[in-house]
Amino acid sequence: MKPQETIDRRYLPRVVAKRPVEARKHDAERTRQDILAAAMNEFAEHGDTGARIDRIAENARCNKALIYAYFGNKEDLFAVVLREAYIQIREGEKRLDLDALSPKEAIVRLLRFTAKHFHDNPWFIRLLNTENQRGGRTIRKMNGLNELNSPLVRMLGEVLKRGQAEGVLRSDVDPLHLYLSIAGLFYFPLSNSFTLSAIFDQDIDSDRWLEERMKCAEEMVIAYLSVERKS
Amino acid sequence: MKPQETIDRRYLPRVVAKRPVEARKHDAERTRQDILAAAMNEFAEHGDTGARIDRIAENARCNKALIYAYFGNKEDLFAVVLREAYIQIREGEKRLDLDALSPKEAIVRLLRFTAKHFHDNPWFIRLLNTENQRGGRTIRKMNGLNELNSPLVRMLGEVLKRGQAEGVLRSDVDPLHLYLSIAGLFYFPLSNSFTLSAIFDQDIDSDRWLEERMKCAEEMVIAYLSVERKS
Amino acid sequence: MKPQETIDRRYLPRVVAKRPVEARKHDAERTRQDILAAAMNEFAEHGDTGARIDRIAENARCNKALIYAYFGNKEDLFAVVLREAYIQIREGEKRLDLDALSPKEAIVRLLRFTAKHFHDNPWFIRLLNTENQRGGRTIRKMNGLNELNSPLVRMLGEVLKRGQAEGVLRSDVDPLHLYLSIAGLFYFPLSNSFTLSAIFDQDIDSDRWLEERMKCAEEMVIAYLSVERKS
Amino acid sequence: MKPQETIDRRYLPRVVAKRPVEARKHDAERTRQDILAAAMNEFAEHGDTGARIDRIAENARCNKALIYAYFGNKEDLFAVVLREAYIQIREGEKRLDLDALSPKEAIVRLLRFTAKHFHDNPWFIRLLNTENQRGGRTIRKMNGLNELNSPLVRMLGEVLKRGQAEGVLRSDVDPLHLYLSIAGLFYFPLSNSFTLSAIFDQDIDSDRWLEERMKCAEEMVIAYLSVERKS
DNA sequence: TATGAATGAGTGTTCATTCAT
DNA sequence: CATGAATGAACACTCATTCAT
Repeated sequence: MKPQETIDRRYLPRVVAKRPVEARKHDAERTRQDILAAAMNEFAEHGDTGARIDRIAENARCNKALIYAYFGNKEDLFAVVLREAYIQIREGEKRLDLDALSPKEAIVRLLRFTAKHFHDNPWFIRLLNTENQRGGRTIRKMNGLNELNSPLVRMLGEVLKRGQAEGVLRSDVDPLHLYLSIAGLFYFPLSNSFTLSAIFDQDIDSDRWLEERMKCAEEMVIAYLSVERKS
Repeated sequence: MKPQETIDRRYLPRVVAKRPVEARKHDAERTRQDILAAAMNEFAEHGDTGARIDRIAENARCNKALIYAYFGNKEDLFAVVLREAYIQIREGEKRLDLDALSPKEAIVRLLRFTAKHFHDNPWFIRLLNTENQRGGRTIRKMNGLNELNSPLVRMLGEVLKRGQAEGVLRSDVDPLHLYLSIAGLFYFPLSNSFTLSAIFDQDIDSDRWLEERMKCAEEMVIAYLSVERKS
Repeated sequence: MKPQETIDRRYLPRVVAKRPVEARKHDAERTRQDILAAAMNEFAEHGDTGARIDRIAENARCNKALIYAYFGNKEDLFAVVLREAYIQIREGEKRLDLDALSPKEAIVRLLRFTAKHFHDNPWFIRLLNTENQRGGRTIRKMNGLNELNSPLVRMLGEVLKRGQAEGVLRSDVDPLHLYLSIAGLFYFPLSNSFTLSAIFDQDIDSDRWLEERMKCAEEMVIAYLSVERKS
Repeated sequence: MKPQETIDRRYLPRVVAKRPVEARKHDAERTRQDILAAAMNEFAEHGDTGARIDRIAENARCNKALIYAYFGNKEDLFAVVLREAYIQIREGEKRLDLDALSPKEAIVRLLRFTAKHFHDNPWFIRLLNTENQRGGRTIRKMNGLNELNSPLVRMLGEVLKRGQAEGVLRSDVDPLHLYLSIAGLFYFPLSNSFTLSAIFDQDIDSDRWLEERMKCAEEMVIAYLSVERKS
C-alpha cells in the first residue's frame, strides 16, 4: 500500500523554485526555503505518515541531515508547513479589500476567492485534511493562531454590519457560520473530487465545473442573505 | 510522527461487535466480519498509511496471515472497507422514504440525515478523506459504483421535479449540485473540526453546535430553493 | 572511531552454539537462545553504544525484526544479557560447595574460582564495565537482584563465622568487604589488561601470569584473615 | 539507548575552566586547552562511542571544524585525553615524596592517595575502562609510555628495598604486583559502584564508605607485607 | 482453517567529518 | 584563525507480507 507515485502537477504548491542541479552553495536562507517548499509538496501529496523525509531531501536537493538541522524533526517540519498554508490563504483574503466593495459584492468576491484558492491550491485542502486526520495534534500546539485567523472573521463581520445598516442583508447572520458555509460549498466537492468524480461521473477539477459551481453557490448564499427573517 | 494514539470513541464504526476472548471456532463468515469491522476502525482512525495490519489482527482477535488469506492485501482490504462505507450511507438515505414527504420536507429530512450521519459516523468522513488523499486510487478500480450511488441522485431529482410541478421549488436546480451543497455545509466543519476548533475557538463536535448549524444550513437551502429565478 | 573490528576469541561468551547455515526452522526457543548468545557477544565486545543490532542479527543468523519481536528493544535486550551474566557467576559460586571445606580452604577456593571466572569469561567484566559506564541505568530498574546476589554474601558470612568459631580466622571481617577485596585483586588487572600490558610491559592475559597473581592474592588474603586484631 | 544525560558533578575532570561567553580572541593555545578539557569531560562521561564531537565543541565554545584542525579526528583526540589522564595520576604520586617516609608509612600513603585519586576523579576510572573496552587500541600506538609510568614502579621498588633492608617488610614482594593489589582494592568497588550499590544495597560513593574501605585495605596490605615468608 | 515464526525493504534520525567563506 | 553549512554512511526500529506447521 505504497503512497501515490505520480500525481497531478496541480497538487504541488507553487512555492517550488528549483535551482539548477549544480552545487549547493552555502546559502542558508535559500536552502531553508527549498526544504520548506519540498516539504509542502510532500505533506500535501502523501499526508503525514505517508510523507518521506528522503523524498523531501531529494526534492530540496539537499541531504536529510540538513532538514533535521533546520527544522528539528518531521513533526516540527509539518507544523511549519501547516502554518505557512494558513498564512497564505489569510494574506490572500486580506488583499481582497472587501471594505471597498458593496456588501453583496464583498461577499461574492470572498466566495469566488475561496473557490479559486481551493481549486488552484489543492495542496491546501490536502494539508488541512492531513492535520485533521491526525486529530489536530499539530495545530493544538501552535501559537499565534488567533492573531493569524481572527482578521478574517472580523472583516466578514464588518461587511455584514454594513449590509444590515444599509438594509440589504438580513440581520441575524453569524460571520463564522457564513464563512463555513461559503467554504463548505467548495471544500466538499474539491476535497472529494476523486471519489465524487468516480461515483457521480463528473469532471470536478475542470475550470468549467468550478464556474458552474460558483454560480450555484453564489445564488445560494445571496438568496439566504437577502431573505428577511419573519419575526 | 506516530499516528493518533487515543481517539474519541465516536470515531469508531458501529459495525464492531467484539466477541468473548475464547476460541475462534472455524467460523469463516464470522471471522471475515470481525476482520472487516476491525479494518474499518483502523482505516478510519489512522488513514491508509497509518493503518496497521497488526492492530487489525489484534482487534479482530485473529492473526495477520488470516487477513491475507481472506482479503489478499492491505489495499484490497481497504477497498472492501470503502465500499462498505458507501453501502451504509446509501442505505440510510433509502430508509428516509422521501417520496412520502412534501418536497420541502423531503429536502430538509435529507439535509438533517446527512448532517447526523456525518456527525455520528466521523469515521465515514475520515475514510473518504483517506481515499481522496490517496488520489482515489482505490475507488477508481471499484465496480458497481454507479448502481450503488445513482439512486440518491435519482431520488433527489424526483423530489425536485415534484416540487417544481407543485410550484414550490425553483425550476433550475441540478440534483447533484444540490446534494453537494447540502453535504458540503456539514462536511467542511465536521471534517475540519480539529483545525477549526483550534483557530476559531469553537466546540464544533458538540450536539448544540450541530443543531445551530442545521438551522443555518436549512434556511440557506430553503431560501435558495424558494427563490424564483428572474427570467 | 569505529568500535573494534576483530577481537581475541577469548572475549566471546561460551554460550555461542552456532547452528549450520541452512534454513531457520520455526523453533522459537532455539532462536531466542541464539539471539541472546549473539547479544552477549556483541555487548561484551562493543559496549552499549557500540553494540549493533545488525551484527547481533547476523551472528544469530536471523533478521533484526525478530530480535525486536523477542526482546522489545536494544535496552531491554541488554538487561536480559546483564542478568544472564549475574546468573552465571552466582551459579558457579554455588557449585563450589564451600560448606564442605575448612574455612581457609573455602576462602581460597572462592578466590581461585573468582580469578578463573574473570579470566575465562572476559565478557563478564566487559559487561559489568559497560553497565557502570552507563551509570547503572539498567541494573537500577532490574528486579530480583537481591535474591540473585545475596546468597554469595550469606555463604561467605557463614564461612567466616565457622572460622571465627574455630579460632582460625580473625573476628572482625565483613563478608562483603572481603568479597570486594578478593574480586578486586583480579578485576583490576584483568579489566585493565590492555592498558596495563601496554604501560608496564606485561602479559597479563597469559595463564602463567594469572597463576602468579593467584599465589600473591592468596597470601595477601590469608595473611589478613589470620592476623588477630590487637584489641 | 542514549548515553547518560545527567551525571554527578564529581564525574568531571578538574581541568575544566570555562571562560566567559564573550569572544574567542584568536588565542590558539587557550583554545586547544578548552577543547582538551571539554574532551576529557565528554569521553569520561560517555565513553568513546558515546562521546559527541558536537558536545565537545559546544562546551569548548568553539565549532567542530576547529577540533579537527587542532586534533585531527576523534580517535586522536581521545589519545591526547588518555595521555593527560596518566600524566595527572603519575604527577600526583610523585608529589607524595615517599622517600621521606618510613617504608610502611610510605606504602600506606600511596594506598590512601590511590584511593583518594580514584574516588575524587571518577572520570579517570571511566577513561581507563573506555580504553580497555576498546581493546587498548589507542594506548597500543602511544609513545613514551614507559618513561611516563615506570617511575611509579621504581619508586615503590625502592620503598620495598628499604623495608626489606630494615627488616620490616617481607622480602619477596614484586612492586608491580603490590601496586596492582593496592589499586585493585579500590578500583573494583569504585569502578563498579553502580552495579555493586544496586546488588548489595551499599552507598559506595560516600566518603564514609571510602574511609572504611581504606581501613580494611590498609590492614590487608600491611598484614601481607609484615608476614615473613616461611622458607 | 488457522497460527506463530520469520523476513526484507524501508524510515526517521544521528554523527563524524569536510567544504566554502 | 575561525565558522556555519553541508554531507554520507550508519543505526535503531517498523511493517506489510510470506513461510512452515
